[in-house]
Amino acid sequence: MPRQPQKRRLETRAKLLEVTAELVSVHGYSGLKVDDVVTGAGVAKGTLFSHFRDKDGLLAVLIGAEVMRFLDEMEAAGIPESREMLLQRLAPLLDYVAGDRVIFDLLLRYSGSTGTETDEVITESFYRQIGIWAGWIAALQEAGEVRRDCAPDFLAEGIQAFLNQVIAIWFCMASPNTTTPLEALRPFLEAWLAPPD
Amino acid sequence: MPRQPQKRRLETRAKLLEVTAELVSVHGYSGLKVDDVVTGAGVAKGTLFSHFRDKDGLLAVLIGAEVMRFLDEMEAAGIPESREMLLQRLAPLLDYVAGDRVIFDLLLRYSGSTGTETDEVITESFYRQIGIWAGWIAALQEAGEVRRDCAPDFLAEGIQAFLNQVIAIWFCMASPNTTTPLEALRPFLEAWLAPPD
DNA sequence: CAACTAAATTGACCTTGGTCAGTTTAATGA
DNA sequence: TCATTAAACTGACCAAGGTCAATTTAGTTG
Repeated sequence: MPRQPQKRRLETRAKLLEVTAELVSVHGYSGLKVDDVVTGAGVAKGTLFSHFRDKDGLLAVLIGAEVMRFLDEMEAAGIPESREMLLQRLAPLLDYVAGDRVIFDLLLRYSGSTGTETDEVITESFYRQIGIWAGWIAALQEAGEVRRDCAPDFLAEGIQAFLNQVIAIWFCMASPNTTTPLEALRPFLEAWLAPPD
Repeated sequence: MPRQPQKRRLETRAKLLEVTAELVSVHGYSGLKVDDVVTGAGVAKGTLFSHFRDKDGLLAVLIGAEVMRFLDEMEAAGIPESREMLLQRLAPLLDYVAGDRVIFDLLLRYSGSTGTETDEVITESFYRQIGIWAGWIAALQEAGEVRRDCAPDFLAEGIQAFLNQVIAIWFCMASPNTTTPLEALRPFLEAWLAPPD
């Protein structure tokens, strides 16, 4: 039974992503045309849609990889020792997601869909983020910085949903009081991660 | 100079909305086809797009009208006398917006666009909501229920953005602890509308 | 009423994301 | 080397939202 060609497929996929990244950086996401991608990659349109569920799925992979890079940095920075440090760690990721409406909308759509529909890279980055938050929260609970009446996993899931969703606040609240997403989100994050009574 | 035919146009618009409401109630929003709407209304496709910016703009008008109905009810209930009452007043509106992912996504898109792009009905309902919140918050500040270090208008705008945006939390947090949008949002709303120290 | 003209509408056409039955490619076993 | 067959790819085709130059409708004026 013939098996595992694979190599050619992986090359095609890589080429598609490469061309996509290039075109997005020039024309932005809404200016990205599937036809241009397949032309640039030298494949047929059907090939693209055999690799990615839809146009969004294509960009989702790029964004997922980008988010992974942020997570690398965050983990490299070590476990935060205070709530304030935790919030500060979030800043780069928040800025990134809030920096482009398209990215935010895309994450919004994907995080709302069920696991099977979501692209693997996005799913992975979600779970990894949740793991990181949970570890940090557990450490902060140990240190008496965060209330202990909720399991770290639960809080982490909430924060994860929160981060991927709520940056919309910032898009709407063009208030002089909030110049960064983190500032806009701070009161809510602090409420969630309240210190023990 | 010939002027103000108007009447025919208003009739056309009303017919389009009527057919749209009917079709949406049967097929849902994503199942709604512009072609079906214009066929049902007995007009050409171009006519629809001269009345509404795009397909979303069409539904936005219907949703705006619906939101107005909620606001009528809220105002009829009078000024709340406690933070808890304020939160309870929000429940029906929250349930409505959170009840249909499409409605939420649409509000998200529209509230993010600039005033001129946004349909008049949506814009109106936003301003009206902000006015209502501001009035309520001012009353609660008077009563010593809410912190006084923020102007009611500012808090109201924040809440408005919040309500239209943050229900996404609920879509993602399918936690047994939060069975309604209001429960999911409560900690955040309470943080925002904190009592005076 | 007839001419005039802005408002309103038309519908052929376009763009673009997405599909799928059919074709090509290449790993495997004899 | 050659037959086999699953993997990979193709591209004609479709669906559906959106455009706009051309046309029709109907107030207004003389």
